[in-house]
Amino acid sequence: MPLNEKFLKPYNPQETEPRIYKLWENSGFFNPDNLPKSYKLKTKSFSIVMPPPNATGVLHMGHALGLTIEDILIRYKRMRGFKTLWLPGTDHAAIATQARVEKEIYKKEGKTRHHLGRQALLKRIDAFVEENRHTMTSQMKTMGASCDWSREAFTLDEPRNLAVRTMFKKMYDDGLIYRGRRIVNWDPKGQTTISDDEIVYQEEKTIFYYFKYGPFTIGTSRPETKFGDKYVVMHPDDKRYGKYQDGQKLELEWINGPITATVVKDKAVDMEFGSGVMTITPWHDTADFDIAERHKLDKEQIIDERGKLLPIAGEFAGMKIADARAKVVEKLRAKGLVAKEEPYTHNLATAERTGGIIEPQVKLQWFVDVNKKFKIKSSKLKGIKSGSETSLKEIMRQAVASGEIKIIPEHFEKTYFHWIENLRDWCVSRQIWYGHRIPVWYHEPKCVPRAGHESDIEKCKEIIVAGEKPRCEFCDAEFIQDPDTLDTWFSSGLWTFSTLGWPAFAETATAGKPGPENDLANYHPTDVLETGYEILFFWVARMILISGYALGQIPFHTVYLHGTVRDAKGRKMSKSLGNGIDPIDVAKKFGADAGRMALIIGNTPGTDTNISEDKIRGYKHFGNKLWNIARFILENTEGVSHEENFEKYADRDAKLLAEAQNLLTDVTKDFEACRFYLAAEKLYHYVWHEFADKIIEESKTIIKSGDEKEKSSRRQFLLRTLEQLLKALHPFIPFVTEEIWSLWHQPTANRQPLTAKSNLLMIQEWPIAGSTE
RNA sequence: GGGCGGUUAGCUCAGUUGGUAGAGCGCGUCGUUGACGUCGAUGAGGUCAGAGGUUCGAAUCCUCUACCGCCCACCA
Repeated sequence: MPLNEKFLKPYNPQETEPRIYKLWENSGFFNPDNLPKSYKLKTKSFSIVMPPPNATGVLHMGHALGLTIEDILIRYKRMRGFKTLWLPGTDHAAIATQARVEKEIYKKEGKTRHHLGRQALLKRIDAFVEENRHTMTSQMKTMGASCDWSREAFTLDEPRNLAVRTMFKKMYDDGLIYRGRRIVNWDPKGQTTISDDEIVYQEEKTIFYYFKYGPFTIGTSRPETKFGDKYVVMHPDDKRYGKYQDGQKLELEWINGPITATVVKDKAVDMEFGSGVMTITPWHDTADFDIAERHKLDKEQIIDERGKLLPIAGEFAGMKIADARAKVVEKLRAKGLVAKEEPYTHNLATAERTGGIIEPQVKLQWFVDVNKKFKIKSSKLKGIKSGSETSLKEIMRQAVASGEIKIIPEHFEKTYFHWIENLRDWCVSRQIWYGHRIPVWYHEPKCVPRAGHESDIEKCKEIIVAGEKPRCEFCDAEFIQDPDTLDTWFSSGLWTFSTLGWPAFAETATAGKPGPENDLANYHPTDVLETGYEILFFWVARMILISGYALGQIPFHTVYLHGTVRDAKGRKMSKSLGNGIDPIDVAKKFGADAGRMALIIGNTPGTDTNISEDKIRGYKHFGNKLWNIARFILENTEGVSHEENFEKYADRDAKLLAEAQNLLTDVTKDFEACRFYLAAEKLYHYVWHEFADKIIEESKTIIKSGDEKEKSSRRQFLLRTLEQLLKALHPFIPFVTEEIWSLWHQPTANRQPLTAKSNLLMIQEWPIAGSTE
């Protein structure tokens, strides 16, 4: 059999891709500890920790793009001889997942989480997540992801939980985590607090009311919150109200009868807006809360956690706020207190996950203090010395400002700094059940010391931060764990090192030694973090914060931000539009290689990209083109062995060879600069329009009628260039290149393997040597 | 309100440090039984949003304008 008969048919990705993936997986080479001795291993490592996709469903095109970029980097670096680790994982995505399962249970069984109870709900969620994780893992394999499955992690598994508990305690002990009564974003629908970043604003057309409030006219868009308003605030410089003194008391008629109001002067009031006078509702408004804090004013809760009015509302108590608004206005109107109404448009805060309308509430929550100065024990961060005084905000700023972390594309650095400047303390507690439970225990009931310990009451701790349930030394009371869980981004913030053996091996990890227990020394800081620009703040910044604080290290050197994948017309892919493309369907229809190529070409970092089936089809054709190029070359070089050090090239071939080397050098530079879109396009263009259209065309004549020297020179050129192109294309289209490689190097009657060390293409040496990194 | 992008061929987009505009798809014409019809050859098509400036030279740098998009923000 002269040529493998597979070449007689068009390339078949559906048959090939799963088979090739198994070949790779069975080789063990995804695990850097298993790379063969023949492999010219550098001592330097290269590592990426995969951004864990949410375990809420299936992978979409955005994941496919991320995975492709990461796999390109990993395969490239592996071929360059780095000890290359790509560590995969999934995210428990606390709120999103719990909301999803709760919704499903409610739909099917009409039960809420309160019917089920904590343990039962968690069991249901675990089952749901387990199934999704399995699906997602197999999808990643379909896409060709060459990650080390032996190190797979989950943000909520035992090692990650240990990391989270340890970190929480460390930050608490350092005074960087505190419990405080602060105004938070309360989602009445999800019954939880959410972070600022989880809010989406929706434009709402409403009415802006002016009410008579004693001698003043106050403006508000929320009459239903005004029951407890007993402070009237104006700017200290506002001449219109100069005759009123700060602290002055006034008797006036209000919603439910006469009240005593107090004048407060504060610069937060905008003299230009409304009447320049407002009353405040500190319990339910951030700005009002701040004013109340500054002047040490009373704060009263008006609305409960379910969005209903409390007894302070008098006759309106128990009413939903949405219903109360009109009623309150009606009553004020009847009392002759409505001065004016005008149409008004503002932004309504809603919860991203549940769609609930945010009602700010004052609550006891756990916060990470981003401004507090502390002494960092050991720091390798540029510009922050061990033992120096710094703050979490400063760590975040400095890591990027010093150039130690580079963000691609660069202009996102500006966005990053802008965000840090406006950053406030990070509320990390969530009132949901799914997630890392806050490792805090409360002494309840209060300590009643056993006989003989009465004098120890002073030493008894009411709050203990610990992983395990503590015991009181002096009495028999139980400690009760805080019912809340942690913001999912807290555990995500530890991801680059909780996956590499922190804290279990933090002290013992040794660089240069193989094995997961040494990963922290071998692979941290990681090299590249590849993710979507939309989670720059949520996640990237938090990783920099936590890694900088706990390890005194940056979590990664380079941040590569990809854009959103949209449909052919530039619309977001969504279920309601029905315009989504499923990466698994793509693999089935066109092959994963085609999908990868289509996602990469024309896609610059930080910019959204449009994709259509037409585009993907085009790259399926490319795979087939390459297949046929290989077929032609192998058919026409039967019995010819590829001499790696062939020197007797004809002039024409020497020139072509130099051109090919230039291209490969150029492409290598693009790889180093993360310009994958350019590298792929250049290779595509060369393969199709130079190598195939021109070089192979003219080779037909040479092979048919050239002299012996010309023929052998051309044959060597073709073999050599094919080999190099397969290598250079492998990171982009790993399946078809590997398949061609394996067919080529299968020993047959007429063909010997390329070299004795022939093995999988994925661990061959990159065609361009030398130090370009 | 603040910040950040974008505006290049019919469509979707590249254009890395300034050196007389590129790709894919689509379109026109022609061709080809053995690498490939998932093909080949060839062609049409752009005052690079507009104005001004810097420069020997600008799609690329600077300023302004217009339109589009995204992010952030406690104007009650």
